[in-house]
Amino acid sequence: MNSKISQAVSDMRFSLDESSGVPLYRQLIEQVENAVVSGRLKSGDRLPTIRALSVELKINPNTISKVYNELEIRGILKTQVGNGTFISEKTLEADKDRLEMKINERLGRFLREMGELGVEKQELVKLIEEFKEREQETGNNKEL
Amino acid sequence: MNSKISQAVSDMRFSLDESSGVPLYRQLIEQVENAVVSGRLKSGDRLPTIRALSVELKINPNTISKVYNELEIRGILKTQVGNGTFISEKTLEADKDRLEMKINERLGRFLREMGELGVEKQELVKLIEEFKEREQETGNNKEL
Amino acid sequence: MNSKISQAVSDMRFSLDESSGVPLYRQLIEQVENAVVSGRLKSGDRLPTIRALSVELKINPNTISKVYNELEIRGILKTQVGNGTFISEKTLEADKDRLEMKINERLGRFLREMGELGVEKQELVKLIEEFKEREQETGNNKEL
Amino acid sequence: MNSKISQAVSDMRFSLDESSGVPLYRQLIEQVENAVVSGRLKSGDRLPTIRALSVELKINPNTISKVYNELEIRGILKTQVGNGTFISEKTLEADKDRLEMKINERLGRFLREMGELGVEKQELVKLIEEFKEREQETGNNKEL
DNA sequence: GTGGTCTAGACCACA
DNA sequence: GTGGTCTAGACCACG
Repeated sequence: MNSKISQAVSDMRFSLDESSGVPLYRQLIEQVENAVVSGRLKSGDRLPTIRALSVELKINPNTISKVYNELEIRGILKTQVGNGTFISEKTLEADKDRLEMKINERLGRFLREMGELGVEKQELVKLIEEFKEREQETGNNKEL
Repeated sequence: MNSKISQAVSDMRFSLDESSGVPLYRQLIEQVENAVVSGRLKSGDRLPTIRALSVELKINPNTISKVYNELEIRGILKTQVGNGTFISEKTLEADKDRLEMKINERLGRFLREMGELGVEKQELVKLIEEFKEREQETGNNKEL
Repeated sequence: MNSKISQAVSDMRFSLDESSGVPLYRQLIEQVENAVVSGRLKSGDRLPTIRALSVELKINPNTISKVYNELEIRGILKTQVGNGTFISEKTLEADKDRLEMKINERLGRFLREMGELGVEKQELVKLIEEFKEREQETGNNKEL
Repeated sequence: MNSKISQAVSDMRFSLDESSGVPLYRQLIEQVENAVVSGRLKSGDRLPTIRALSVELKINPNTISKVYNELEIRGILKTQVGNGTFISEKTLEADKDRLEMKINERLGRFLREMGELGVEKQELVKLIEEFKEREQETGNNKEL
């Protein structure tokens, strides 16, 4: 019925942080959006099946389902029944703007919190430059 | 117990961001914790009364009550019925460590997300230095 | 997270004594703590749903919610929205100590009060051995 | 105006446990009642002045005032303005009954809680006999 | 005038 | 069908 050749599944890697308080489905939505908006995922790229992801991440399939549904509503994904879930085609201009907006908004919140914690910009820059990628181990960071 | 002399109410300033999705009570808890851990609030400092804060922030007194209760369970606040709510006495040593831990943890999350968005460290540093304090106006930022 | 299979609800039985002056939520917290610390409730055991308990005990769901929340802040319970409330995983070593501490503390208070009432240890032992389980009926003891 | 010779102040000793959750005024009422009902305080005995007690216990004079008021309402104390506060004259029969009732009620609650904590009567008796009077130090026990 | 307790109810988020 | 969030309001306990 649908003769499209399934493209190779993207090597999208998800990570869940249970200790962050952010709902799982929101974390996943964020990560897909971030990947799209930053260009790591492109139109036509295929995402893992719900079943596969639920096994990998050890979370309820309903949760993944919700993620894909919402992303489809937002126009970011397109589901082809029986074939898989793909990144839809979108204007890239919009993405660039959204990317900037997003970065700015996150940066703003982050700087405000660092301010609350008494970290000055200058000090912050130093911290960032020093920051080592040593597996952060906040506790529950499941990487796949 | 015999600290009858009510200390001047701290000039703690709270801000609520309704658009962030983070519950009000959690935002407030965070802000008190940040103020304590960074030294802006000290043992014995008095917090605003529940009623006063609820008027200022235009939210339900029960929400503030929940904040103060949770902070008391965590040992950060001490409540004196009929007198007010105060920062409890705690080892300050621990706070320094907790401050660093908190900064590190937030920094880690932030850098990870910036990475997802394709922002390199070098570029990030530039963004931070450029960042203007223009009232962020994400939409609903109530400042007091 | 992947503990989707809801365990059988524990057969935890609660009792409320309205005449004691102790707030309902505190009585319930005590009873859960006692059950955990004495080993009747174990890691992973599921507690009754808020709604079920509120019907059984004929008290407001918010009161139960407060109980579960406070126990979660203390690290005794773990909540899985949409799934239920469970005893969290904790070092069992600590529990044995805490059990002894708790027993000792209660015993101390009790003996002090009995002393105030002029009851000598020897007499007390006799009273305990004589004590009949005749439904204490202090007035409002709701058993379930 | 009142030519009564003030009797020597009773050597009543109060202790407050801030960590018990029981309101201060209630602890004090209890202790006076216990002393009366068990015969340590007798008709005509004089209690400390409000001012003296508030200094000794380092608590608000209003709290002591409330204690004495409530005990007067219950007919246990009698205030002689300008002279002091005294144990009033009461039928001793009633006291004996109340003493037994009180002991029984406390015993019942205590045994129920020990039951919850998994302590059998036999074990409990042993614990009581072993119990050492080593200054319990639950944390905040202010003895005078 | 403090905060505490409990109820009621509406609406939402999650799995 | 779970629990979470927030509001509203009544009444009480405390100092």
